[in-house]
Amino acid sequence: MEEQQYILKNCKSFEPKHIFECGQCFRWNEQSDGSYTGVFGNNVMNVKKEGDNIIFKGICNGNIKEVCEDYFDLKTSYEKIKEKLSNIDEYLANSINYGKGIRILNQDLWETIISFEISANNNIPRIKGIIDRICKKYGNEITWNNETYYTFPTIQQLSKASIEDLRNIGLGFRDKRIYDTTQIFLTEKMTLEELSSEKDTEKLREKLIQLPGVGPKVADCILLFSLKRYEVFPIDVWVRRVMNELYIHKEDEEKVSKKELQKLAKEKYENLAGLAQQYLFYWKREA
DNA sequence: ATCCAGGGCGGGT
DNA sequence: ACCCGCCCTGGA
Repeated sequence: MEEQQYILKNCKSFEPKHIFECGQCFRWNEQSDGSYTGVFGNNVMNVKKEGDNIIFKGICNGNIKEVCEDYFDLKTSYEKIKEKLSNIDEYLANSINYGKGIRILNQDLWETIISFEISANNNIPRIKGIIDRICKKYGNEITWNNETYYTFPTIQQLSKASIEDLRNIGLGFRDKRIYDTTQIFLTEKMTLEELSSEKDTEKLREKLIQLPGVGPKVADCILLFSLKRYEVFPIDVWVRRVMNELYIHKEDEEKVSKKELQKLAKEKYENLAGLAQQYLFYWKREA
């Protein structure tokens, strides 16, 4: 395939570092020039910011502009979102200023389900390593600029992995969860189509939680990062920490219940809680 | 060495 | 409904 290029001009809410390091994705890596290279779908792409321009370069199946508009959520006005959230309180305004270039990617559902099952009680470097090895072993090879990249395996491709294979890749106790989830989709006990066509967010969450390895937190990540539910508020240790510091002030943050946090997030951030979570998370982790 | 990292699960009250 | 211990692994 031919390399394509697309230049996005004057985009105020687009910082590669913010987008790729706010915790939503695992397959983008920083290059020596500060740009990021990653694989999504059957595309390999490099994203570089030069001044106010964003330069997308890579091999796409389809028109690169359309591919980028979809994946990078370019039709959504983050200016409006940020303005609305910034007015809620000073803390949020500060965190938004810190991560002003964040955008929520439109990620593949299957990849997101598996990736966040892997994230359970795990750290980011190890999650990335595991996913890399899975792609290398079960995905398709793509060559670009004399480098080899691998797509995320399809359901059929990943179904070739036994529990033992997965254990050897380093999945640990998550091996059976990934295997069982793959079998569920392979045998169509559940389908990606029925998930992406479900309109009711609560019903959707219930369906996701039926999957082995998907609990409340992982379900919320899938809802936010792939199914475009901006109102859900995934609570991990960092979010619990930052919410306690800003609003609750308990000595022991462990004692802050998830229920309490969900209620607070809904009251304060309403239908943009997921976006608020991203700005707060990124700020707390990086600053 | 012990602990922890972007939780989930199963078995208790 | 909450609560708790356990679960692989590897880096600090």
